[in-house]
Amino acid sequence: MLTQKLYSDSTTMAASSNAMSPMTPTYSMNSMSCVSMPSMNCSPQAASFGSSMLNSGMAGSMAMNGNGMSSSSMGYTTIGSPISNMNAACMATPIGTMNTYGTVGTLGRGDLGGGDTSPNSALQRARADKTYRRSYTHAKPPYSYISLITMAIQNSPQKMLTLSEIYQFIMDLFPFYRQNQQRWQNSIRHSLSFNDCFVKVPRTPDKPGKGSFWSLHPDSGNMFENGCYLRRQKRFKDEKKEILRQTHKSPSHSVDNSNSSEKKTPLQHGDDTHKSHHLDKNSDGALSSMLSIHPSKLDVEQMNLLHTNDLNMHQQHHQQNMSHEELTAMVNRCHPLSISSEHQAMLHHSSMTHHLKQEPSGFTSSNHPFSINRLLPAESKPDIKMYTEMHQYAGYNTLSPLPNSMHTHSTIGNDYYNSPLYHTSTGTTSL
DNA sequence: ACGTGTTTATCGAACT
DNA sequence: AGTTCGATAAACACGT
Repeated sequence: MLTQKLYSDSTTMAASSNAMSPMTPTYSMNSMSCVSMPSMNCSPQAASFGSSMLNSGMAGSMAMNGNGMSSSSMGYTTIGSPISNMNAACMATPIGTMNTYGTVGTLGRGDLGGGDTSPNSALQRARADKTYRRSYTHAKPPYSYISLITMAIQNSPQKMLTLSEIYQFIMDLFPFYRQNQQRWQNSIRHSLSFNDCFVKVPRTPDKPGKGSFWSLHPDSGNMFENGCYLRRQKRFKDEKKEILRQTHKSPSHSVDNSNSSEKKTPLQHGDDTHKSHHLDKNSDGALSSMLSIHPSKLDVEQMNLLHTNDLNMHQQHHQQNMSHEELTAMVNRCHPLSISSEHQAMLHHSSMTHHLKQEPSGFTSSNHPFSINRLLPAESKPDIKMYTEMHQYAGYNTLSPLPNSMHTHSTIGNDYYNSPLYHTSTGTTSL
């Protein structure tokens, strides 16, 4: 409760200082509010700044690794305990963030992750300080949950993570999400289930545990085409799943009726907003031609096995009792980041012509101010390029080329809060 | 019991 | 104004 208040304070301050449009007067800073920010903040300055911060973050993460504090049990490396997270922040901060950005060092992760949730501790200390610059460490990052999940999965070596690993990635990267976990984790679960771009990968018998792995749908392409991880330009929709949903929803109706302009009951409307509108009007015609058999003839299992490479692979896996490594290798081969150039070109073309609007400012995935590449290690960073090469043998092209032991999200997360990215998103660049 | 996964519903903001 | 997307809440089922 009290920590919640603390967050409310900081987010409200961020909003007011930014002189932005009215904020929702609630606990959270709606990411939608942030989405509008790039247009006002996408400056080349921020871009170059972000890069330098990234490099410094790398130094911190390497130091962390030297201490052997990384976890090897997860799909990506995590620092683990809040204590070590704090250590990571302390190690990274002196290296990279010497305080152009005010009080991040004093009001940063330690206050968050360390469990000092006293309502007055951090805030009072800060307010007592005349030189206090509002801490926006608690503000909600301007990334949607879909973005965050995508970041996590793409940044994992095997391109798939368990739910808890996704949680951990997000908490490591953004201290904001160490609070009110029930709320946003519910949203994460909802996003995973609701969005077709996320594919559930069953556990293998040799890897028992709770929950499945989550991967990205191989056909989802690059949802964040321009590298901006704020809001997708078009929701990815697995058409076969959609057909299935429509079929089950109204078996007596053909698929073509899904976009009919019939009046809906209020109950239907609620459903409609999240179901039928997912149907891409441009692809309606394609839907009927995609299947040579009537959708109603397909049962759930058949559809699930049919409609993605991932799931086909899973079936193979179960039939042939493949090893987990073999399975993940297959997933990687079908992953958007590792699919053939022809397929990528096709996806790209499809995205540009049917799904995604053109990015007006011409940002690429590497230079967009809200690109994850500014938060996470990127291939273009010279000092980590060798790791890319080292790992090419593995047959996958990870978003972050670092080996497991090199990932240190705490430092990366620190990067975010210290980078102009964060401050542009919260309107603090001029502070 | 708890974590995970699915589904429905509602709301606000951005977009067309 | 209508549509689309994302956030949030909540109920429920299932597996560990």
